[in-house]
Parts: sequence; C-alpha cells; structure tokens
Amino acid sequence: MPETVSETSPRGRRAARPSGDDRELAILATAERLLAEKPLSAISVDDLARGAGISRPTFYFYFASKDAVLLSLLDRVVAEADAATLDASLLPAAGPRAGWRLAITTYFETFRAHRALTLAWAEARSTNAEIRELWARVFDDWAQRCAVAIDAERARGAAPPGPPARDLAVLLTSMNERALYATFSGDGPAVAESAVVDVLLEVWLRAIYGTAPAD
Amino acid sequence: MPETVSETSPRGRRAARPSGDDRELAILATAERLLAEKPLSAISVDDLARGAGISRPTFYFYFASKDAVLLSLLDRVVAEADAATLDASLLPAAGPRAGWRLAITTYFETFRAHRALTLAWAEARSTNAEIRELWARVFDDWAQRCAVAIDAERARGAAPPGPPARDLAVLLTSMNERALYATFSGDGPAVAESAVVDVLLEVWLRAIYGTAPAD
DNA sequence: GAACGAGTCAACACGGTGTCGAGAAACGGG
DNA sequence: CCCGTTTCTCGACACCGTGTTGACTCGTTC
Repeated sequence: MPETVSETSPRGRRAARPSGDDRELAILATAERLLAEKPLSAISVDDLARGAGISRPTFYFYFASKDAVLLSLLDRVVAEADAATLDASLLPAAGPRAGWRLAITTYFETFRAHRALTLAWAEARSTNAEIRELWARVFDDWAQRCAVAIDAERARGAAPPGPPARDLAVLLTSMNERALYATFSGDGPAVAESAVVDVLLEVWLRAIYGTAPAD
Repeated sequence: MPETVSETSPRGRRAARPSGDDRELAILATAERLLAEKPLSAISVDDLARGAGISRPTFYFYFASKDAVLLSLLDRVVAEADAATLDASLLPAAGPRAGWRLAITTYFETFRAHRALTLAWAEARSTNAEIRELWARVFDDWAQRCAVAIDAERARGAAPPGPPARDLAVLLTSMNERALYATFSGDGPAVAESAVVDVLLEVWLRAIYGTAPAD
C-alpha cells in the first residue's frame, strides 16, 4: 500500500490524481487571463468553464465557486509574497533608509506583478469571508514584522519613543495598502506610480524616526 | 407659464410633487435601517420595497436601482461632511497640533455617525462607477484642502520642505480612510477605536513637521 | 466482464434584476 | 359631472447567474 497520504489539499475539492488535473490548471489560467480584461464581478462561472473548455456543471467538479478559484490563485501569490519578504528580511546592514526602502519596494513589486489579482482580491474582500481572512492574515504578518523592526530601532536608540509600535505599523501598512490599490486601480486621485514608493518611504521614515512638534 | 424649472433633481428620477414623496422617504429609511443589520450585498430590491410597503416594480418608479438609493443616502452624508469640515476649517489659531487634531477628529466623527452607510459605500465602490466617482470627489476635496494647509505651514516656516504637499496629503488621507474602514468593519487587525485618532495625528504631525534621517 | 471511481453534462430549481402594459386614484378643466 | 391627463401601482414576464441532480461515458482493477 503506497503513500495513501491523506491528500486533502489545502483548499481543493478533489483527491486529484489522474489527468483531470489539467482542467484545474486550465480554469486557473482562464481566471487569470479574464481578470486582466475585466473585473471579477463581470466574470461568470460560465466564462471560466467555457474558457477552460468544459461545461458549467463540470466546473463545479473542480471548484466550489468562483471565489474558490480566486482563493486558489491568491494562495499562490501569498506564498510568493511570503518568500519575497522573507528574503528581504527587514533592515539589513545598509542603514534604516535603505532597509525600509527595500521592504516597501518588495511589498509593492510583489503585488504589482499581479495587479489584476490584487484588484480582484480587494473586490471580493467585501463579500467573501474566506478572502477577507486571507487578507487579514497577510496584513497582520506584515504589520507584525514591521512592529518588531520598529521596536528594535527604538531599543537600539535609533528611533525616538512614540505611539505603540504595533499601532504605528498597522497604520503605515494601511497607508501602503490603500496607496497600492489606488495606484493599480487608477480610480480617483493617487500619487504617480513612479513616485509613490519614494513618498511612502518618506512618510514611514518620518513617522518612525522623526518627532512631532510639542505644539 | 409659471416656473417650469427643469427640475431634474441631482440624481432623482421623478419630477416629484405629489404625496408619493413619502414613499421615497420610506425607501431611504428602510435602506438605512437594513444596512445597520446586514451588508449591502445581502439586501435585495425586494427587501427595500417590502420594507417601504410597496411592490418591487413600484420601487423602480422611485429609484433606478439599489445603488441609486445608496447614492441618494450618500449625497446627504457628503453634504453633511462638507458642512462639518468647512466649519472646522483647517488650522485655526490654536497651533498645529490642535488644528490637525480637530480636522482629523471631524473627519472621523462625521463618518462614525454613519457607520453602516460608510461600510456600504466601500462595498459598492468596487462595482459601481457613480459611487466610485462620488468617493473620489470627496477624497480629492479633502486631500486638496490638506495640501493647501501643508503648503501654508511650509511657507510660514513651520514645516520643513519634503515631498510635494499634494502627494503627502493624498497618502495621509489614504491612511485615514483605510484606518476608518478597518475600525468600523472590525475585520482584520486595526488600531483600537479609542486610540486611532491619536496615533493618526501623531503620524500626520511627524510626516508634516518632522524630518527623516539622511541615512 | 463486473464493479468502481473519475469525469462529464443536459436539465432543473431557485433567486435576483429590470421591464411592460394594464389598470386605479387624484386632479383640474370644461 | 364627466373627461383627459398625470401620478402611481402591481401582476406577469423575460432574463441571467448560481448551484444541484441524475444519468451516462470511460478507463482501471480484480
């Protein structure tokens, strides 16, 4: 009896062995392709099925819903993002400015490489709890890591005291997130894509290392 | 021929004279009531109609869609917000800290008074262009006003030079907006509601009046 | 070659949106 | 008082998207 590994893959629906695996891939690829063209809300399950060369009921053999496809796509991006930000572990030797710049740039670049997916993520967040939770997890990881880095800077005397590092980290991350979204979506006023990282960095540095006037 | 005032009210659908006005109000009230209970996506046109004591087709006599109702509600809140922030016109005599605190507090309080509506706004923004544009307008007004105030502070020598005031204002406003949403929705990590204005203020002051380390 | 499981889809049930056309009710002339 | 016009109302419909059911194919395995 070879590996009967209880393969209930993280969020899949099948036991998945035979060739039907290609179909699953085809659905994912179709989703990514269509998202580059139109928003999530304009894509139907039928679009995904047809794009993958199957019928709608067959789609449901592979995924429980449209959102499940998105979640599957998102899992991959998140894994990639985790890897990237772990590489660029916060604050290497090169000094605060360079360290934070690298961190912010990495964050931005990872999501810029998946613009359409990021926008769909934001779109689905309002209506789907699972997607909301995934977002919260990613956000929290990032903010937590920043909070630790801020505390480290304070401990070594490089940054002055101030609000709880955790709160600061959450708000600055919120700013990044919103700026990212505004930049990608192009709706409403946003900082030019070429300048956004520079200005964000400036705000981060001032918030972490600067002091506010007493009054 | 008396006033044939081409009364196409801002976003309404009727010429609106007779008593059927109550119905319109009833729909708006129902919407606000239901939004306090469940998200926009969980409210159907039928719910609104029944809540107002009319049938679904009759609903369409008053509003073109569910989103039109939201837009109507939003127009009122926006008018209120405009009035409030005009009152608290940025930076009175009491010094920078007090001035910016008042501005941020006013912004927060206005929307806190309409939590459910604010969340619905965010929810509809992804799928409805009109609502997106309204949001962009409000955001832009606010950011513009902040940018002017920042430039004034720089001109009088109170604030050091830095990134374009406009960019700074846009990013700081993005932070406020996202923090506001996170606080209201309660999803994911957020700064405690009691502390959020204080920490936001600290970031604003440091971003505007502080300087970043050279490296 | 029977039994099994994976894969497939036509047809259905359902729930939401928006429209159409036939009326009822309100109101001012003539 | 009846008559036309305007406001208002809704039953019935057409449409679209979702998710399910049940039957059918096909390759594998014993």
